[in-house]
Amino acid sequence: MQNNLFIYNSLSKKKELFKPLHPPFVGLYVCGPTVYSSAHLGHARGAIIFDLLNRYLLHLGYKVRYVRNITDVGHLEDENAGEGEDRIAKKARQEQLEPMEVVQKYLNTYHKNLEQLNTLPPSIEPRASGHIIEQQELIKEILEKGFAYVVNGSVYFDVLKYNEKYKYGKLSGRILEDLQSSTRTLEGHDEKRNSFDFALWKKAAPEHIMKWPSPWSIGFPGWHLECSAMSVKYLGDVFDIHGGGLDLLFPHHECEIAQSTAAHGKESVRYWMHNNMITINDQKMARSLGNFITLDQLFSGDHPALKQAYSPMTIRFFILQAHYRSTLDFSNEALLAAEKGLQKLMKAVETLEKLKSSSDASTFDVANLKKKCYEALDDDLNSPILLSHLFDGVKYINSVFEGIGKIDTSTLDALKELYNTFVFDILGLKDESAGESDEKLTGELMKIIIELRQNAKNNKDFPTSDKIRNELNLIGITLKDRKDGVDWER
RNA sequence: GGUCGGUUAACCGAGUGGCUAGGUAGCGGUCUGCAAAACCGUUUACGGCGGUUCGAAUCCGCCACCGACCUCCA
Repeated sequence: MQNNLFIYNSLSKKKELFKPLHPPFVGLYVCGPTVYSSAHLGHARGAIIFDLLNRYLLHLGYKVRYVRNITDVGHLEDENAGEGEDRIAKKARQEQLEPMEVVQKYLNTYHKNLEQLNTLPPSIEPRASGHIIEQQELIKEILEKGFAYVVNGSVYFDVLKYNEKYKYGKLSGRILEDLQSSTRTLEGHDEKRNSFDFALWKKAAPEHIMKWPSPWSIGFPGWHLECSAMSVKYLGDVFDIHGGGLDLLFPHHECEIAQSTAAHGKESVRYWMHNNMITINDQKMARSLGNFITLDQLFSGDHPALKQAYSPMTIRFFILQAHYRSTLDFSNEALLAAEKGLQKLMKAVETLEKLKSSSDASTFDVANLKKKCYEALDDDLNSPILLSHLFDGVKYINSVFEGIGKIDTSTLDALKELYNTFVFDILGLKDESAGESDEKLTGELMKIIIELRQNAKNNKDFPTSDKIRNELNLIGITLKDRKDGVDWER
């Protein structure tokens, strides 16, 4: 199996040709959310970007095992200090729910939102709480290799010791001395030997809700541990791609590298990919900053910052219009522009189905367009360039429809295949035009109304024909007079 | 303070050492009874100052501003 896909590897900071370890199989691991509140626009970006990658790899013929974890335990509010409450436990207390109820509640909306956004589900969606044994086994391995120490029933990773044998900070470019001086100094008695050491296992306080027995104490695993344990379990000691948000690069992914390397003596991940953040007013959208807009709010328009509702496909298109390694700024104007752009694209795809080929030679080079589309994706998933090429084709499709351009049969077939492949299969866009059961009836009714309006027009009764058009407009139906008949849409 | 990244026209957003990115909005035209859609044409750019070069928005240096990470965050 051959491909020409170059992806930017955060580890080497270069675009590298993607060569899977065991073709045709590809192992893809992506960090999923901690499920203690609703998913927002930022979560959508990560999900959509790695969905694009997954879809493209599938299109290229790979058998992708796509693993995306769910963090449902062990994620503390103050990870560095190893203190503070577990996020999920806190929410559980606030909402008077079982921790697993909190998890289920937000996991359900996460799944619903991602389905609305037309992302393909991962092959495996492991949860941290379901892999306590695996995490404990990993801790044991790290302890045996001498890269961790036990204090009062908690286990910490010994970064200094690790750094002697392997280099710590490869991914983030961080240097230990810098960390030592810049990491916040902790008051009182810290169990850690160094401030940059991190917890592998934490002894639970008596009031702590989520806890498990272990050789060291009744407690719970550290946050970074789950990804190391679960990725290796499902994808093997060494696997192809690890993805996640740029904000996870340090410390989360750096710690993951340290854990896996310490345990297995080699690095697990061959390509690290990081998507950039969504910004709002030039600031990162984040739960902790309180400036986020949830996906449900976007879809319903129910948020003070929103001028209207935006459909899931509008959101998807908006995200695909920017390169995944750039920040993307949220605004109503940008979203509105995306909505219009998407409409234009989807309408052209519909138009394509109505096109009639002629015996004249085509005035457009589809093979060249196809080549450019692949080149765009191969260049580190450059979806904005891909879209710009697809819009070149849109212009041509419309010009043929208007009788300006010419198209022959083979070109028409090639163009249909190209748009089906790239728009639906790879970019994962879909037609959102509503309702099926009522659709037929509406179509029949519209036929009658259009005929009545035509009669009025024939009789030069324009007040009547205008009234029909305007009133239809009010209920969201737009009429369009074309050369050979009347189109309508809502 | 340390590390990294960004600054592109009205807005969003690609990209490249010399050739129109694209979408949205605007303007002029075709079409239309009018409008919408579509098509054709078109106006605003590459933060500032130097340098390298025949040529730089694109490479280098300095400066300014903005952001991310260094707690948790997709």
